[in-house]
Amino acid sequence: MRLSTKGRYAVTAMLDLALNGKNGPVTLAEISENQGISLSYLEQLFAALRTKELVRGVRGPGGGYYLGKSADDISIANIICAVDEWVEFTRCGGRQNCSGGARCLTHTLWDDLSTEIFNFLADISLGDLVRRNLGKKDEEEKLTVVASSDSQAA
Amino acid sequence: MRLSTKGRYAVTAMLDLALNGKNGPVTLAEISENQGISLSYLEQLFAALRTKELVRGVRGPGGGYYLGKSADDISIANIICAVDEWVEFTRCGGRQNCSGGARCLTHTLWDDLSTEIFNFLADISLGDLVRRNLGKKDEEEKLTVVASSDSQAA
DNA sequence: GCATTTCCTACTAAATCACTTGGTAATTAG
DNA sequence: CTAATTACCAAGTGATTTAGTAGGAAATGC
Repeated sequence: MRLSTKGRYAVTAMLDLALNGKNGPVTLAEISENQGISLSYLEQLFAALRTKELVRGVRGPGGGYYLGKSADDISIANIICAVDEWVEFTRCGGRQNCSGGARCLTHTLWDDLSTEIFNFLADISLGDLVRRNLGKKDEEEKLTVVASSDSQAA
Repeated sequence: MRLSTKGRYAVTAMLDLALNGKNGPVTLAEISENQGISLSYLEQLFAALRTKELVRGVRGPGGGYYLGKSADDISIANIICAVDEWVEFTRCGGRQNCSGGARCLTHTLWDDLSTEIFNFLADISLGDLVRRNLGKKDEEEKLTVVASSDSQAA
């Protein structure tokens, strides 16, 4: 598992999209403005998110980005993996002379931990985060959550 | 929270130390050999670990490193924070014009998530990891023994 | 005294980060 | 159709981080 600032930018941008994309697409320019991330960096991140089908782009005036699926079906792990290109940590998955030695033992331990971290993040969806915050901000605004708005009828 | 390869190296090295340091100190040369990490890089990592008192160095022949405290009192979060120098993610902790806007909302969400990840890693100790693996190893050995006796019987 | 080992500083090639620049392709408003 | 808007794409860049070298100095055991 790799959790860098790049992953944080991606999660932040996806949160922005989940919050503001209820009625109509959100432009990268808006996200750039809202979150203080450069437009071109967002483009790079969204290129990765697009290939993993976590977002869907619409060109032309009035265009922008939609979530690729329901916010409940997008986990934090999905987002981070999309932009951080999950690398294999230990190249000794039981093979080679590494098995049995001290290195492989610690590698196994690390792999187990890494899997746990991944599972933890895979269990948290964008929808979860948004709803959790809505609970806190309940009385200020009633921002209805995305899940209903996958009626992106063209 | 920041989980980089640097943090992984540190956790791996600390695991090695926890596993092999039961009777006497472990030299960085040994860890370097076991884990395939360069000696000088280990020195840098252990300099950080030392200032956080997660390890204790003993100079001279027969010297090396001990854990700074019990393996049960060292969390994964402790280790990662020691080498990765936990940076503040969002500079708008309720202050400035950021509060209320879309940026601050997503920042709050991210901060909550970040705290959760930290708590998750703070709940896992070196001792936990080691015991977990020892449990597995015992089972494997038992299975191996059973298997071989089976094959003998057959 | 000598070998060992931690401890310390400076340096470096390679990678990554976050961004800039300069486009092209699709779509809509007029 | 034209012009504006937006996603899409590629090359390059300074700053930082990564992982490692190199060359020591200080403490300690024999």
